Amino acid sequence: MSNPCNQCLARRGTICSALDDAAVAQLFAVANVERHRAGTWLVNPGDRADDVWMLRDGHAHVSRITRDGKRQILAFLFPGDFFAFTQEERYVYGAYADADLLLCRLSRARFEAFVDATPELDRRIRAQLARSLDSAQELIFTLGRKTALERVASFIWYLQYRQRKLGRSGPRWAIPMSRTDIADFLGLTSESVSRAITQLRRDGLIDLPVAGEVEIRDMPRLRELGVVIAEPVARD
Amino acid sequence: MSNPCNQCLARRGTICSALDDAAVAQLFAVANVERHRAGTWLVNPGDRADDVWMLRDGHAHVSRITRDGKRQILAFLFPGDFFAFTQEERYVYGAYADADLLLCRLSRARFEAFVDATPELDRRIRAQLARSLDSAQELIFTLGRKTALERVASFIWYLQYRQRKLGRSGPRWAIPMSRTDIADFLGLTSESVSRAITQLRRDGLIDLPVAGEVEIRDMPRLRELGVVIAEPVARD
DNA sequence: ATGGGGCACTGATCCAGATCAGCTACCATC
DNA sequence: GATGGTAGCTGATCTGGATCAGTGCCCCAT
Repeated sequence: MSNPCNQCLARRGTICSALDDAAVAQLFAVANVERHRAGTWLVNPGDRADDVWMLRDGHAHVSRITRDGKRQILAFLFPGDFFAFTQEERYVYGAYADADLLLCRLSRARFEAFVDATPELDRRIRAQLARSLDSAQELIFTLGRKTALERVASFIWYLQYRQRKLGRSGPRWAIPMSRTDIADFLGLTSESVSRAITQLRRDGLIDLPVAGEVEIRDMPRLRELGVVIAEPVARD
Repeated sequence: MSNPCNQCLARRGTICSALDDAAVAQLFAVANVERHRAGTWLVNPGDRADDVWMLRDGHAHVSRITRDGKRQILAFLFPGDFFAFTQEERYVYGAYADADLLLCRLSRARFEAFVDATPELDRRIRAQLARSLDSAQELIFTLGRKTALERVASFIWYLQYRQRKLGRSGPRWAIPMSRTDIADFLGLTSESVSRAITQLRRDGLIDLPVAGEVEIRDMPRLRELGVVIAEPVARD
C-alpha cells in the first residue's frame, strides 16, 4: 500500500486510531476485505447502492461529473472513513482510488444487522455521518460565498488543522493531491488555484520550500483570510 | 401555526408522515416541546452544541454568514426534519424561523440514551442523516459546477420532485421562499435568480400564472437543463 | 383613497475567474 | 544524456454573474 497514515487527511475529527478500536476490529472480521489499484473506480454512478464501505489504507475521493465533463469532488477519503451511505437506490456519484487501496465492503443488510447488534459501533457510525455532514456544510459555505483566494487559504488552513489534529506539530508538510484535484474540490480551475497559491506566497502567508510541500508562515493572517465567518457572540 | 404541511418542502425522502410513527411519537413524549415566532433565531453560531432538535410544524433554514454580511443557506428545514447533529463543540451555523414554529428539543445525552434504547428510531436517525448528506452533496455539485440558469432550473425541478414525493400531482404550486432566500441557497444574487426565472419563462419551460406560484410547462427540457450529470452506464 | 415600504424585475456597467495559449521544470524511459 | 510527457505556473483575453441604479406593483396602515 503506497500511502501510509502519514499522508492522512481524514475528515475533521476522523482519526486513524479509530482502527484500533475493538468494535471496529469486529466489523473488519465480518466484512469482505478488498484491494483496488490506484486509478480505478470503486463505485460508479448508476450502480445499485447495495453496499457500505470503509477505507482501511490509501486515499480516494468521491466525485460527480457533468455531461460536458466538468468534475466536482464531493469529499476526499482517508483511512478510517466510511462512505456510500446514500439513501438513493443507486449511487449518483463515483468513488475513485487515488492510491492503491485496502477496504472493507459490507452489504447494506448485513451492515444494518451488525450495527443494530453493536451499540458502540452504532454511536460511532452516527458520529461519522454527522462529521461528514459538518464537512459537507463547510464545503457548501466555501463554494457558495468565498472568493478564489479565500477558498485556497481555507483549504490550506484545513490541511494544517488536520495535521495538528493528527498530532503532527510541524508547520510544513506534503500536499497529497494535485492542483486539478484541489480545483475540482474548490469549484475553481487549476489555473486559479495556481494563481492563488502564488499570491499567498508573494504576500508571505505561506511558502513552498520544495515542490509538493507547504509551510505556513503567517498563521493568523491565513486564518483571517480563509475562515471568513462572522465572529459569533459566544453565548452559552 | 402559519404553515401547515401543504407547503412542505422537506428534504428528498423526508416525508411528513414520519410524524405518525410510534417511535417518533415516543420521542415527542420525552422531548421539550417549544414554540418560536417567525423571524427569530433558534440557534446562534457560537452557541454550545448541546441539543438536538426536530421540527414539527412551520419552516426554517440553516445558514452561515460571513464577516462582510454574505449569507449562505445550507438547508431548508420542514416538518419531520431533525437538525443540529454537529460533532463540533459549538454550532458554526445559525437556524432561523421562517414561520412560527413548533419543535422538539432534546439534550444530546438524553437523545443518545433514548436512541440507543430504541433500535427502530435509531435506524430512522441514521437514514435521516444519510439523506441530509445526500442533499448536501447535491448542493455541493450545484454550487461547484452549474451555471446560474442550471441552478435555478434544478431548484425548480427539485421543488417539483418534492411535490410529487409528497403525493401532490399538480404541475403548479406555491414557492415557499423569497428570491433572496433562493439566491442565498444557490450561491447567487436575487437579481440573477430573477433573470434566470424570466429566461425560463421566455423559453417556455415554466410559467408564473400568479405571483408566488410556478407551473412547469416543459418537464423534459427543465430536467435536461437542471440535472446536468453524465448519464451513467447502469451496471448492476 | 392615499402614502409608504418591501419585493420582484430589468437595464447598464464592472470585474473575478474562466478560457486560451504558451513556457518551464521535472520526471521516466530508452 | 537525449526525448517525450505531464504538472505547475503565468500572461492575455473573454464572459457570466455581481453590482449599482432604477421602475412598477402589491399590500398594509393611516
